[in-house]
Amino acid sequence: MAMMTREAIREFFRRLHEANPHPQTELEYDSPYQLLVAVVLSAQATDRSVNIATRKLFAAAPTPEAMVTLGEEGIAEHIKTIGLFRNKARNTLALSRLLLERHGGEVPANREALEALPGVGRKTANVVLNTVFRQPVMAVDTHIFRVGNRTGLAPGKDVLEVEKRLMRRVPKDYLLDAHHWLILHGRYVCTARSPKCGICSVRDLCLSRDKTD
DNA sequence: ATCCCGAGGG
DNA sequence: CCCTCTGGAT
Repeated sequence: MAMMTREAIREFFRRLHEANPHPQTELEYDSPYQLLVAVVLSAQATDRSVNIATRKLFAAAPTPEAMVTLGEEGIAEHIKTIGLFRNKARNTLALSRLLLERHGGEVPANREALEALPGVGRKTANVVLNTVFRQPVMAVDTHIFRVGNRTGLAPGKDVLEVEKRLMRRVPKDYLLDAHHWLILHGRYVCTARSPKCGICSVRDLCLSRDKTD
């Protein structure tokens, strides 16, 4: 499969870094707990719609204690505008209970404990480890899977393969921020349907530049 | 492999 | 109408 050279990869991230020195998530939150819930809610949903829902949800229940009091139906009422809302309401409640029972209401800082929470898989755990605890891990979501494959940055048949390739090939000094750079690039430039190659700053490095399929 | 599932874009 | 959106559990 077609793959970028290491020199092209370094230049790719050098340009994204230059354009955006301190990339951040666009999800809104005021605590590690709120980020965790927001990421759980973000599955197959735009962060825009997640933020609209979490403004209401976190106003009513900013902590795991308050979330348990709010209850599944109360949670569902606030997040009805997000897809998969019944599963997400159930997981948010169960996850909050588990945090209180096992972790004193705090978000654990290791993968095993995070993935043991209902509704939290590898991708969500990696987002929390990277965004809250500043660990150099790659959470491969729909955007990063697409950008990795399309550009030749990190091709792979599934998300785990793309993640491993990114961990091996992204320069260490870029690894901490690479997650957010790739998300933002996928969201605003390298879009799923009609990639905006005309405004792309890394077009000359891309192995699929100007292709329409 | 299938289910969950609303909103926005084209 | 169809596709996509920071997936996870069964």
